[in-house]
Amino acid sequence: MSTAAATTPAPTPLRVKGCCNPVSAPLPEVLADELAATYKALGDPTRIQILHILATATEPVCVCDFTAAFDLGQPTVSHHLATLREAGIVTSFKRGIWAFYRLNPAMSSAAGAAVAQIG
Amino acid sequence: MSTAAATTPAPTPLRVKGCCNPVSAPLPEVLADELAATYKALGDPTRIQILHILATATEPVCVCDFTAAFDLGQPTVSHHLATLREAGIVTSFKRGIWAFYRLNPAMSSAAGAAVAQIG
DNA sequence: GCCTCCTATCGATGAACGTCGATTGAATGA
DNA sequence: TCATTCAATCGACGTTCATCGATAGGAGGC
Repeated sequence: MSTAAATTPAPTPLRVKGCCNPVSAPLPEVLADELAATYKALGDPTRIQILHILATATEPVCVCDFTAAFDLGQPTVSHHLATLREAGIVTSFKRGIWAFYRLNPAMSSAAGAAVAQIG
Repeated sequence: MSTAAATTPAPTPLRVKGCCNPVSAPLPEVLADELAATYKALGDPTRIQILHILATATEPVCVCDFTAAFDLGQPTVSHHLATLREAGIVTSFKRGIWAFYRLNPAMSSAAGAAVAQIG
């Protein structure tokens, strides 16, 4: 770098460009990550179907109902449910032998808006 | 039991299970795929930031503004913009040397609800 | 106590994704 | 015409994801 530019402050030396404009402040990184994580959890057709079932159900839904509804192995369904649970979109509890899932009433507003579209 | 039950034709012979209930009809596969594709396109922090910029901008935004805003290479930014464009969430046009992006006014309602959360 | 049933977890595999450097294509200005 | 600039595409690489089979953990029923 020849230190040359050192002397000249160069008011707007470059800037040949005629289009660049300032842009709004970015979202806080944590917020962008949270939104992206929420939408990533929604970015699978099977999980969309799971949420459709939950959004139209009046009671918690047993895992066995999901495994019966999809042409997928039981571990795969369990994995999708875990993904939604870790994203805070659904919650689960056990009753006897069975595990039940329902929509998380405390899900984020972004997730809520998405579920409203799905249901 | 007194075998008395023997005479009874076993009201629910099989179905040892006590939880499985019918489940709502699935979403049409095409619809589930479309929703999943939309949310998958939204499932990346950089693309969330891109949409935040577009949602808060009053005019179309030049690609050079995006490349300046992110600590990513130009091909990577171009790739993210292409992903959003192929998902129907943004549209682009060229003016002279520059390419501009804006929100697609015809985006799906699911995408619109998501952008409303981001903006 | 043992056996059965249901669900979660583990390990593996193939596909898809995010990122980069290099290149190409298009439009401008000298 | 030629050099310059901007953006899209290509090829490659490492990571993440969806799926499966096998296994483990837990709760009831006999």
